Amino acid sequence: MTIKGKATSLDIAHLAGVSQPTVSRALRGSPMVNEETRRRVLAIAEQLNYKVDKNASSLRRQHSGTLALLLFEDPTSDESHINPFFLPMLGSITRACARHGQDLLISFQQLSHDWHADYGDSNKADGLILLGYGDYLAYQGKLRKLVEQGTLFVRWGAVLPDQPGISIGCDNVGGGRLAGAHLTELGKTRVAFLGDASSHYPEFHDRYQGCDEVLREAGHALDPALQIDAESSEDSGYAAAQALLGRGIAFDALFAASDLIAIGAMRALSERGLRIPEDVAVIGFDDIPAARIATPTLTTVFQDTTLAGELLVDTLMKQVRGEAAESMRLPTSLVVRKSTLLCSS
Amino acid sequence: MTIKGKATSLDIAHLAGVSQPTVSRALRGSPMVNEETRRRVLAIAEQLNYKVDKNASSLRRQHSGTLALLLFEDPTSDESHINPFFLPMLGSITRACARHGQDLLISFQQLSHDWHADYGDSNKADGLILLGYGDYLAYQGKLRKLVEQGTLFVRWGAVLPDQPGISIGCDNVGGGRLAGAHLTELGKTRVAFLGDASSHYPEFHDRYQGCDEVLREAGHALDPALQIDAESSEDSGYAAAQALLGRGIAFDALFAASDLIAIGAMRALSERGLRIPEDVAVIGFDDIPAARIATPTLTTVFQDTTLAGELLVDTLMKQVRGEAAESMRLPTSLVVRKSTLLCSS
DNA sequence: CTGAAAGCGCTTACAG
DNA sequence: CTGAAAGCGCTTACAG
Repeated sequence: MTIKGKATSLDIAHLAGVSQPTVSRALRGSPMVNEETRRRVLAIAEQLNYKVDKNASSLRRQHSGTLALLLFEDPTSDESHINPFFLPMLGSITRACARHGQDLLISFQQLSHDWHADYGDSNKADGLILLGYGDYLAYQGKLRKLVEQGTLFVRWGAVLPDQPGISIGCDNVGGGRLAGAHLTELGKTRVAFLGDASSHYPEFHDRYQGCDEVLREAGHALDPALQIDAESSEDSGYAAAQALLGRGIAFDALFAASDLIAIGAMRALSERGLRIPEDVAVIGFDDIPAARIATPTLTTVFQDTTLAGELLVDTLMKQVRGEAAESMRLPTSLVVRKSTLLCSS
Repeated sequence: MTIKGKATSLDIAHLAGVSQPTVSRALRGSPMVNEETRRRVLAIAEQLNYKVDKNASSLRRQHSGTLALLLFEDPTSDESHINPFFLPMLGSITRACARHGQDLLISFQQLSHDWHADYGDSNKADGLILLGYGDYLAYQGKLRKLVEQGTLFVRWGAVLPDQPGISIGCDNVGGGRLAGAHLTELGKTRVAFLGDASSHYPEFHDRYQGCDEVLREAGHALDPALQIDAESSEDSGYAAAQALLGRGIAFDALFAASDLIAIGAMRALSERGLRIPEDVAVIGFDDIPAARIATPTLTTVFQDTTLAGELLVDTLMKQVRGEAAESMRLPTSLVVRKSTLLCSS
């Protein structure tokens, strides 16, 4: 018997001398099938290189075994630049999906577009993973809509009290405190902050807050005149540092809301002839691979992206299975490198 | 009329007072449907937030509108490290898929695993995009199997004469020539090569060949004693450079088979007190973002990953539509930075 | 333990 | 231009 095209469960049924439903049961390991029948079916399936048709199966079962990852691009950034911070997260997410037996759809979206309608409703995916920074206030309405529609999702980002849906994020305030405490120990008192610290960017805002808290406790709060808006890119960090220098206000340390900002800023500082860390100590946030390559190597607040990816998937799968799930805040830690390594200390 | 759960085309049919097939036709823009009927159907569909069920549609049409991206991980490298070279390619591929109206499944695989069986047969994807370097000879058998099965695919990698299936790759020989010519112009005559130059790694092999060709023409061929195996990672590059230094053979330039290798090697050279480029000029390959961050900034051979991603998708889609498609070799260009910028030149 | 039947939600000949 | 019918390949009650 030759089979044209792909083998179906019916083909196997014929060859095994059983009904098609029995093939289906045997294949999915149902306990109500004779052990010998199962073996026979499995052998034939293997030989025919049979694979269950995903579409038919998903249609019948009314769920897809697929998760969708939506990665938001910064609309202002150059097309080809994805925040490298998300790369290991992406790796971790794909691996976690594989462990859960889920396929992963991936899509890049502009935060402003109509992504919120597309995935859940077409049954392409059972749940959504939302990744990427952006203007949170603009974002929030869409999250609310997802909740209304009954679309399951988790997002990576700041965990806020009144938030629609479930979020996994790092402890940004805690991370900011680590940075502030480290700079204080170094004897730095005039700390500048590079990054949008408004409520539109809650992650950056919390990092600012945390750092400010500690500095305040030490008696020298962050001077708002030393805060410059920047988004997470090298160019933006470079420009922000130049703007900062242009203000002509003295500072002896720089806390950047992300490593990319920090790396851009270090370039601007070096070009001005400032020594790092002697004149200005610099701390970033994220611990992307480039932090180890930069000159000087960059002290930064580490976020565990591997763990984050796993938790995103685990949490989403809980929801898919109808179990309770909740938002989580992950701890951060400080990685000290040469950009804050003073010889005197 | 309230509809429990998701709206189906039948729900719309009832509301619009037409048959369900007519709804289907109207939605997919069939020309054989009355303009007024179409408008009515579309309005209702929009109002109900209706989306065509992907599974049902794919099942019926016997293709999925989905492409699968298999990214091969280097088994020897640390879990969380994906070659950053592939990041912009990934971005470009997802965008190209969107333009073609295709969904993109993503999966990380070990080159050694049974990925070749899974995707095509289960109708999850209409075609495969294969990304990632690895031992080509081990790989080749699986490619042949894909061809036999009739699975459609394109891969990123060296374009070789006797190769199963279609490949898109850069002109590695040409890239090697650019590097060799540049070093020759600088007056360098003792060029070392870091990277596996065997036929197991055709990309690296071709880069070696191209460089060697030009040097030969200039009268000072690559000395095989100055070639050290390395795979594309910083640590491997660091170790290879140390091994090279350990050989005690003089060299005045270093061509690394990838930027990651080059960056690791520069670290080893600096630690030995060698000046770059005065003592040793260094050239990498790929032009990853880190090349601009390294100290000194790294001269390298640029591969157009954005174009590559687009061509991979375009070529695969041609195959899906049953059109002719063929392998392509993309041009490279040299990006000169400080690691080869001699004051004298 | 197994089979006959129904149905998931579409698309596409086939009639009219 | 539209509708009735069939069928894509599964899974899952329902009988036996």
